[in-house]
Amino acid sequence: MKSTIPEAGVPLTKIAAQDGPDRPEASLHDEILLRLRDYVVEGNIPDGGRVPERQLCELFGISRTPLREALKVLAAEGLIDLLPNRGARVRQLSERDLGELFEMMGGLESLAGRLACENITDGEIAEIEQLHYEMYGYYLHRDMHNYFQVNQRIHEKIVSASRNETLRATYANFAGRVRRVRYSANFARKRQRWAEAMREHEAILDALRRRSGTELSDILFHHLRNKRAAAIEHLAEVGDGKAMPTADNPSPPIVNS
Amino acid sequence: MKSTIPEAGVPLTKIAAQDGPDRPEASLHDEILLRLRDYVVEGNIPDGGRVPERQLCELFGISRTPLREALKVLAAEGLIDLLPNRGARVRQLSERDLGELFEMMGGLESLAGRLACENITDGEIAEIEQLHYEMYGYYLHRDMHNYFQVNQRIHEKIVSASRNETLRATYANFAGRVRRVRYSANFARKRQRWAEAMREHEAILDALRRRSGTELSDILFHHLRNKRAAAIEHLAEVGDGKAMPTADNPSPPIVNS
DNA sequence: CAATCAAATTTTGCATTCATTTTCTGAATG
DNA sequence: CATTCAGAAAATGAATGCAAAATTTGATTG
Repeated sequence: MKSTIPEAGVPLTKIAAQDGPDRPEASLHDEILLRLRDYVVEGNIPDGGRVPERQLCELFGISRTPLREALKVLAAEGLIDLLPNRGARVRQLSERDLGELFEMMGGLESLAGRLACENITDGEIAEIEQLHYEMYGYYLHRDMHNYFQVNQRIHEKIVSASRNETLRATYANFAGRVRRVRYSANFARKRQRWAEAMREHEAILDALRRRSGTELSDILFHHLRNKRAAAIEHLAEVGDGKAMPTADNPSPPIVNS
Repeated sequence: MKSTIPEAGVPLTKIAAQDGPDRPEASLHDEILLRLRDYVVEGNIPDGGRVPERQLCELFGISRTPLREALKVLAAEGLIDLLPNRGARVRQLSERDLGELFEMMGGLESLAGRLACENITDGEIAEIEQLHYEMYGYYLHRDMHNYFQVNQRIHEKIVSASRNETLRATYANFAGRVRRVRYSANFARKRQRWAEAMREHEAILDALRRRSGTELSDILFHHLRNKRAAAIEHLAEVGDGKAMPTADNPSPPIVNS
């Protein structure tokens, strides 16, 4: 589909456009959009914190115009809030927001699973099996980090197997929004939930092998619902006594979207 | 040369400055975003046609800055394409794009149906029943226009009943992207498909009454898949004489029958 | 007469400027 | 001592300016 759709993982090299190597000239706006999105997603600004327009301009070595364009886009994506005449703030996800986002992810994965069963090749299934066993190994070794990585890749592979670029891009968008929370939730993952997730993944693989779309759709949905429960539970635990260092105003902004 | 006095052109009355202490007031950017989106969705620019930055500035009575910001957002939404140094063009949906979009809508409605069954009130079900019978009336009278309107409202109500704002917004986004095509497909709707759709809606209502999430999810998915097939089929028919890059291809006349 | 190419014009992308609005500062007030 | 309020400083939102790129135009050439 199109290149302007949210996408992550792109080389971000130069700062000020020197005469540099003849790189396929991405517009400054696109470049800034990618870098700014990463900057926010990676947590360089605290939850609800102000996005320092001026500083970022200096950091990126650009003027305010392209930066502000990027801000508008990020706001449309739901990553930040734009308060009229009051600048941009990193969107603070309420428990409810988080629940909604996980529901969305569940719905999208559910859809992806259904479509994947119709389109996936034997080779792709084999790849996923491979990843599955790899993940199982990490599970046995209690290697949370690698488990999480492989887990992500499995889900991405299923989404890709749906052969629907729009779906893939949309999924990536939502995944980006919850990435930070998922990371932190991941570290606190309870042993029990972990085992449960592992069993769910067995069922996923099984349904995929049999190419049972309806079944896979259902499993994935509930799988995400469980992830959601775990993440929210974690957020509640962590978020309880914790006030963000520089987040001065905890009052939830009124947002659309 | 450029004498776009702010006062010239359109009044730009601010949107509903609701009461309240400091209600976020619609900035010029937001206003322009809404108007430009409508402008594009309503078909004022032909498919694949250039978005005349300068003219739109005059039309809206603003400078290029807020307009360009809006263009970036619309590009992120997938409504237009931004070609580097070559301006914006209205995105031309390929058959494949359209298929993907309908699949997405199907997935989203499927999700909405599942969630709606968990959250919908008896009152809301009654409202949908009301709409359903209203729609049935239009069906019997072959009133395509009103049928379509009520149909949309039913689907929107189900989505709203999911109690997931993120989902609702996302659904609205995708619905916007295919709106033009759906309208035209709608007019060519075959009698047979129409009857089929009506039966599907009966099933939808039935599942909703019994609050059978899994079932409703499934029905909605296939319902959308059928809509998709109809739309694509229509596009193929119409799209054959596809070379019509004429200046203005306004939205098809909507005729009450 | 068609094809090609160079200058003129327009358009695009980004920086800069300007008018408001908000926020910060601090002193006066009760 | 807390509150409020005027003024200063900084930010935001939008317009304008400017260089580079693309498109158009017109002339030239084979």
